[in-house]
Amino acid sequence: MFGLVDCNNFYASCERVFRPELEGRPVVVLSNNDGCVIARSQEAKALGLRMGEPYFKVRELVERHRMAVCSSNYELYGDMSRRVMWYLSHVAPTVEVYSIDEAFLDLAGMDRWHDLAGWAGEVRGAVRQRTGIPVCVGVAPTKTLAKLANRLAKQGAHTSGGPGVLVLSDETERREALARVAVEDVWGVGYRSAAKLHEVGVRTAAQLAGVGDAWARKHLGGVVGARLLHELRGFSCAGVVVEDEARKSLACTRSFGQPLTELADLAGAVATHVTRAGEKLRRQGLSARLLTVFVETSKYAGPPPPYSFSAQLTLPVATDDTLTLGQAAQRGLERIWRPGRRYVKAGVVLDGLERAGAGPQATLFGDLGPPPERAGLMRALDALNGRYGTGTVQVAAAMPPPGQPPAWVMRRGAKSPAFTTSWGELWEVKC
DNA sequence: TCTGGGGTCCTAGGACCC
DNA sequence: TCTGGGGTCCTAGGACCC
Repeated sequence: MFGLVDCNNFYASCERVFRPELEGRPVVVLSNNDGCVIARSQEAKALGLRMGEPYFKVRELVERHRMAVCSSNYELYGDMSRRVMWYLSHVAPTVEVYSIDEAFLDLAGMDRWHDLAGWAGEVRGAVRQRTGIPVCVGVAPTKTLAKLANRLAKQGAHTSGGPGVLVLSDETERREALARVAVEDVWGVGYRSAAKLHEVGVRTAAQLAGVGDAWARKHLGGVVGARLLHELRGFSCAGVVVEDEARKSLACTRSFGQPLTELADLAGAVATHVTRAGEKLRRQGLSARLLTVFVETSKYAGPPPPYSFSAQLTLPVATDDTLTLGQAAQRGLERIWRPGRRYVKAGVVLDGLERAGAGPQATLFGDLGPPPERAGLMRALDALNGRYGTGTVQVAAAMPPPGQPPAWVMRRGAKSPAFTTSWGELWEVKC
């Protein structure tokens, strides 16, 4: 059996933990640049606010109902997430941190010793008590069914174990659950697949489980579709994977606060992203061999597409050196930049990740990575920025002209303090 | 006027290798 | 005229997830 623990309205719930005055009020959390709605409290959902909606389109609705608006505060959410996951890692033998707000638990064999519904209810209560975050728990024989059970639990369905918990332990429960979920709400069915399914009259998860394997292979992405069907029928095709360090890629991308046209400004933004990417690499003990730099014009501002331009560079050896990565990124940027375009976003993606520290490797033509002393420089850089704050020491390319704010900085009008991760912003309790 | 960021997996064709 | 079988790597794009 698998358990899926999923935090309710996670970002909005995080904001509420330290701002209890938001309890009972509709709360909205915005993406970077205060661009889109990315989280809503239950009250905000009930008022018809939709996920992913651009803020400028719903501002009127938000103000009319006096909703509380928060710019996203990823330091806070990341820290709250770690607290939840740390607790979960003590209640199940294997835990897969699937995203910032949910985790799969491997419950193999546990149903012999536990009343799973009662157990899940206790886990739910303990997470709330220890972290302040409300969660729901779905339990079922496959991951896909656990997701589905969780969704129903969020809507109020439950068996024993109390509200917020749904266990699908037998065939009857499985069938009933499938019949109650719309096909577009099944994990793995996106809007394109949903459209195809609607065309052939498939509306519910139960009907999806009944379509032919051949049809699924043809129209739902080959083996991906076939696996999906199996999982819905109760045959597990995917185990819980312990968060492996073998991540495949790593990206740092941002939209700008305003469109940029000048190469120098874009170069500054790209250098900033490379700096962050380098820090991430070193923190995780990885090196990258492939670097992609991309810039985008607006995909909404009418013709002409294309709006995305990228260059991929293969480095002679895998590296975690910010300066080496930065030089490659600048070369790539010069290749794709064109005058007269209004760019709204830039980013750096690193692929071909390897464990760092295997030592420098010579290539056929004698290319080595950066000189050995460079590793010391990077360590010093990380130490200074860790101690005195991000951006204390930067590469010159990532800095704006003296006396000017960076042209690419993003908007964050309503950010809450880093209550749990910054000494200067700790929560104060007055007695 | 204003539309996020970071991932995964899969497919398919071409170049190239033995 | 008849032209194998099994790989890897790279690029690009599609679909999906939170």
